[in-house]
Amino acid sequence: MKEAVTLKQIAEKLGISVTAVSKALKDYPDISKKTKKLVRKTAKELNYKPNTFAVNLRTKESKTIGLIIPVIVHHFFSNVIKGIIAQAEKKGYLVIILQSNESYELEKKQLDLLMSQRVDGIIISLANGTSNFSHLNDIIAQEKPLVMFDKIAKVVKCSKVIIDDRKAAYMATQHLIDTGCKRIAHFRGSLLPQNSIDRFLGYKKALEDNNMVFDPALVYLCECGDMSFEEGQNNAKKLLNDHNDVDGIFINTDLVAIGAMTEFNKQGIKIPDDISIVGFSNWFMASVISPSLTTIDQPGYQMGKAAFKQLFKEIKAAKKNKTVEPEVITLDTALVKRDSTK
Amino acid sequence: MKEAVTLKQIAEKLGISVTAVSKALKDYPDISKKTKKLVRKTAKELNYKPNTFAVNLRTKESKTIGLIIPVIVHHFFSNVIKGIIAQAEKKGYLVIILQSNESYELEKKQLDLLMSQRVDGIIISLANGTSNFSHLNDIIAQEKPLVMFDKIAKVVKCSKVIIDDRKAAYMATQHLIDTGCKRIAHFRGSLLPQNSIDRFLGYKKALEDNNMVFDPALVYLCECGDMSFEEGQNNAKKLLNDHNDVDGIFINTDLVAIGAMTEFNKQGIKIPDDISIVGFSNWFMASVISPSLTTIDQPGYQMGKAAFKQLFKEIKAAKKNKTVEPEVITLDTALVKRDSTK
DNA sequence: CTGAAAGCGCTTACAG
DNA sequence: CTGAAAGCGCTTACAG
Repeated sequence: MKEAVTLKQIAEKLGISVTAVSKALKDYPDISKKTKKLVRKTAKELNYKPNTFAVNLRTKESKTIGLIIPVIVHHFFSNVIKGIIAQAEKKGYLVIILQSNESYELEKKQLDLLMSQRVDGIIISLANGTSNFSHLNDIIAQEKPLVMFDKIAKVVKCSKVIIDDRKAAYMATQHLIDTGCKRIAHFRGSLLPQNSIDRFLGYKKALEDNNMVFDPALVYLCECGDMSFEEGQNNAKKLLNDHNDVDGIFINTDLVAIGAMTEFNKQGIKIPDDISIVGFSNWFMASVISPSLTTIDQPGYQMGKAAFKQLFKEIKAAKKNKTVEPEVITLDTALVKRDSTK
Repeated sequence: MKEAVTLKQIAEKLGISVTAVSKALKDYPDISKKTKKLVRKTAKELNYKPNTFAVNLRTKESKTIGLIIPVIVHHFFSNVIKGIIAQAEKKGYLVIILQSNESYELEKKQLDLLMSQRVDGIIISLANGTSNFSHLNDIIAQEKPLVMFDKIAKVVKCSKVIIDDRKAAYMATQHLIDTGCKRIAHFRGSLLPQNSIDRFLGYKKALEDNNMVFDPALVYLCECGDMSFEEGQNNAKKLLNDHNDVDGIFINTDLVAIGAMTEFNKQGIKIPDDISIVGFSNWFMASVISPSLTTIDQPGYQMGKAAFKQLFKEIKAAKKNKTVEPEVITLDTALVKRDSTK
């Protein structure tokens, strides 16, 4: 690798001090215009780039943040990533991305890695496997800015960017009820993540508020752990076997919903005539399959932006040794009505 | 933010020199076992983490690489990202990701940003808007390891990880011919990227080798610039209007193919009876829609892994001031036969 | 086996 | 307006 140009080289070339060069480039008021002009010209000619390693060491900040995400290959998360990166770039921050693969052990290791790297702050969406939060509390104890989004832990005292999963699920279920469904099933995710729990609770509450019987047998867990297309197919098969009186399903994730719809289509079950379906997330495929899928719009890009904005606020505060009260930012969701419901 | 523990603090606590502490932690042979044990114990107790900023400044490497990608929210690219991150993590490298949004200007700026950040190497897939390559040649001139993948520039002298687009497109087209198609159209991407060109050439060659007429009117450009679902719908509509004798289409990308299929389904055109379709990339939705889509499998995850491996090789060589002959790594593709062809 | 010292490339308080 | 000097936290050649 070629050796990079340093302040010293510019200083020697111009016969002035390193101090003067440094100050000139940073536009300090106590440097003459003439010197500034000269220094800038020379720096440009030599293609001078400040050595970030040295700058970081002095300023104790890296202008870099870390992002830990359960899975990258996922429309919602890749939208969040895009939002975070876009916002970070605006503020001159770079983003290091790690994937926890839904594993608690990996998540812990990666958090450690980011701390070693001395990123200025961390944004994280928890792995499904995470039920112990001491690794997160450690970060907070070290006063490193930390923002959680989507898959959060309510008990951890840091800022969070979420949607109101319970309310959204309530809306989805209410829509099924409003369009005439009498017996409504729910495909929920795995047991742990807070948002699966909240969506389940929203579903249950909607039934209760409408004086409908809540039947635990109609709640299908995601056994394999990842919310996949196959999961939707399998649950749809089981449902047809065990409860063919069901006329509506609220499904945790569009991908699973599409899996289920594929199975229903295959078996000649008519959507929405025989069964109405509401998904969750508003993946673009939802508008595209046949019939198009009624779903809850989950604003991934906005969540990414909001998460970085909050982190940035906290990084600035931390620089001044101020602490910020953790904020919970709840973004709006909307029901997108399409053809999978009446 | 809490102040981090330094070597000096450990040294003072133990009443030995900073040098001894540093060497003990790095397991230098000239330190007594007793001292090493003591130092390690203390470091652990104090939760010592080396200050990367200082280490980077001394060692002149950051153990960080940069990745510039046209779009993140895209199944192929997010798979590549996953492959790169996984492989990088194995070797102790972190990955900074930037999105060029298919813009040449942004790509240039971001390359500059990564150079300023002094990443150890860069992996890039070019924006569609990039037709001038001086920003890439600058990187190479500075002897910074650089690997391109998928959307590459043939004239830039650096290592590349690609598939044989021409061969794959040939395979796809040959399959249409073998299954009885007589008049075969092609939906190609935008004009510029090398892989659109190569896929087009493969298509053309297959026709010629089979003594079929190549009709430029049957080649549909992607006007809007992004290869989208709507693009597929629009081109399908046009095709039905202008050339309803076409009985096979080779489509540049699965997403576009699925758009086209949706349009054909809507208009009552039977796939594959009226029109056979072959896509490109083997997005998981290809196996899931109805009818399932015959396509070319493009190994994104593998490409990511291979790209990092090559970059790692070049980073190691650069450290020893050796130069590496650029390598072109071509990964295998395969035709995945499904129900959209006979 | 141990440690004093130089140096990586910056920034900035201080003196002039 | 300018510059000498200290220091950020490491690593490592060198001396003992």
